[in-house]
Amino acid sequence: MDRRITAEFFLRDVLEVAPELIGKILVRQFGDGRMEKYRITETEAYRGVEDRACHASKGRTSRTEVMFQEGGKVYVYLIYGQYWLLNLVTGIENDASAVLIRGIEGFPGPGRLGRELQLDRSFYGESLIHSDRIWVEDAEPVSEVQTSKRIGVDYSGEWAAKLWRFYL
DNA sequence: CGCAAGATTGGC
DNA sequence: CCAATCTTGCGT
Repeated sequence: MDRRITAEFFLRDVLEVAPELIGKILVRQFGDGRMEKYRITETEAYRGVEDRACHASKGRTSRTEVMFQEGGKVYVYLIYGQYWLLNLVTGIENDASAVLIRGIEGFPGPGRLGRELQLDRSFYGESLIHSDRIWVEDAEPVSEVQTSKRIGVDYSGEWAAKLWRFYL
């Protein structure tokens, strides 16, 4: 039975998608044949060009390009020259939003999970709908999703106050 | 072309 | 508290 989440799930407002990803299963098929499944425990919403905490607020650049595309793709970027952070693009074309995956079961922290998943720049733009190495599978809805301010975006003024972090 | 800062982490 | 490590956006 194929439980892979379909395109429609991602073609919605990031504020709907981000909390619904909590409890869903992130699947990684590694190059050596090993497959691992991880429950998503923490996400954050980054909502388009208006959101000053969102990279897309700087406009359409080579780095943010994929966020302007149709939802259902991967946006990865290297932070502090060390950690690849995983984001899932949401919304219709030109709605430059994405969900940062901040935690999976056993690997809390966006940098730590990126390391576990062995992410690199080759994942930039990968389709979660068609990829044979990373995708998301459905799971029973979670009832106790908590919210808080997003982490590490104090530079973004009023946007830092948004309760756009979701976690178990 | 140079430079400062970064959606982080781990060690001292 | 602070270094690691390198890409990116922006100013000159």
